[in-house]
Amino acid sequence: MNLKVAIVDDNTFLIHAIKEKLSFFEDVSIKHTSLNGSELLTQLEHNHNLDVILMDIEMPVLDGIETTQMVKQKYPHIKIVMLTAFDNDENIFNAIKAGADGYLLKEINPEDLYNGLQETMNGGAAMNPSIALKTLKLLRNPDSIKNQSDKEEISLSKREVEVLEQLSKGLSYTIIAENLFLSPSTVRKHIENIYKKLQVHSKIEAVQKAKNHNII
Amino acid sequence: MNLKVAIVDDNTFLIHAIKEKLSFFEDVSIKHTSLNGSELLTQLEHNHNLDVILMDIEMPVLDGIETTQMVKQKYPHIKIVMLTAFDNDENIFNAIKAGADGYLLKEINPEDLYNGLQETMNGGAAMNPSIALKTLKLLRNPDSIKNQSDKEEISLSKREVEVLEQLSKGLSYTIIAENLFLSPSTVRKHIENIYKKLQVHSKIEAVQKAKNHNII
DNA sequence: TCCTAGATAGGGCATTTGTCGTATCGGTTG
DNA sequence: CAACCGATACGACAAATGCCCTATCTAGGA
Repeated sequence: MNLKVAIVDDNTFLIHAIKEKLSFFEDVSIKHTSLNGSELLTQLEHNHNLDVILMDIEMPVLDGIETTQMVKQKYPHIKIVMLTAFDNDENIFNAIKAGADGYLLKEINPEDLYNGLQETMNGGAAMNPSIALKTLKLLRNPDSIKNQSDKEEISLSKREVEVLEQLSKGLSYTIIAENLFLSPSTVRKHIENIYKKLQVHSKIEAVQKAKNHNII
Repeated sequence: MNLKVAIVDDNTFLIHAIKEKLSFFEDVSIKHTSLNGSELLTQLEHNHNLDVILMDIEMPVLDGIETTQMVKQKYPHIKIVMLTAFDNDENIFNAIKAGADGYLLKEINPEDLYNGLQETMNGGAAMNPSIALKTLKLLRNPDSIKNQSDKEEISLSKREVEVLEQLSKGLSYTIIAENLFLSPSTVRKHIENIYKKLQVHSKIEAVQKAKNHNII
């Protein structure tokens, strides 16, 4: 099995170091490297035949957290392992929330990096022990996690929230209309407006976004 | 450095197996073993000069979760690593809540077990990758913790989980097909099968149910 | 008072989805 | 070996969805 890997890091020297570490392993091939998130996204549009992306966090233009979120949204099949110098709680938690499949530190040795990639492909999560401990602490104490996701204010009307609530249960337009004593046309219109406000294009996306913003 | 270890397991045969695994390493010494929690607590009253306790979960009299809680309360300096056969979400989460410093599976090989102990002593958390992934999912979706009321076993194939993951992002059949290098027909068929297994009839319901069961 | 936002309602249309079929191939297991 | 499951793939069709248009009525803010 050949592991198709991409590396994203704004430091060319570090990209080189990672390449070197992985060069020991024949079944790993570096498909491409990028200096920031938007460069990666462009490359993915051409070719998303990838297994794992090794992603730095601190990067100009589009940082590793946002990039992870966007890549996971469009290409959920690609595993993303954060590979960064810093391991503060905020970064770790945001990376996990963004959908990261693992979190390693740059000081890692070649074998552990390789094992991490393998474990990730086998449906596990690559994590070094100190990171693992931090995730345990986060789980023990969920209050320490503050949601910063609502940076843009989203204001739905009362009626729209009601409709969204019904949407989230998986009900169809006609059923929602019955429940709220409305015409199906009205429900459709409400949903159109909701989509515009949330900037989404489907039920699932709307519900997901609404949940992230604590609207429902 | 000599690692002082205790083993708690109601199965004497398994205690022996763990001892055997650790016998390869000279700097590990098994200080004592117990068949259940209360036996351990009695022993700790006589001697709590211990580094790590390897703790089973399923035990009579006083199970591993409760015991962990009590030991951590009285002797917070002693590290506790769960060593159990089962890795269901409930056990993992409860063990973490109780204060466990790690969570390993009994099938582990000697080296990994030894490394786990070392990492734990170095201020990390011992965890195998599949457990690590489960903790990540729990962090992403804390609601799935409370919602373990209906514990009917749902077994989706690896491929089905992949498809479900893509579904959860709001992607259409055709996009999913592109991402996974499949024909749209195949994606449809997978989704049909997923719906049957989950007993649902729409994307949203499927995603909701999968999240509640910590599948995605 | 005028204007805007929200709630209501309808029509139309291309696309997607959910649900039926059927079928082949490879591996596992009894 | 047979039976079964999972992964693959195609066709058909009704229903649902997403998105565009227009329109009326009401309440509240500029």
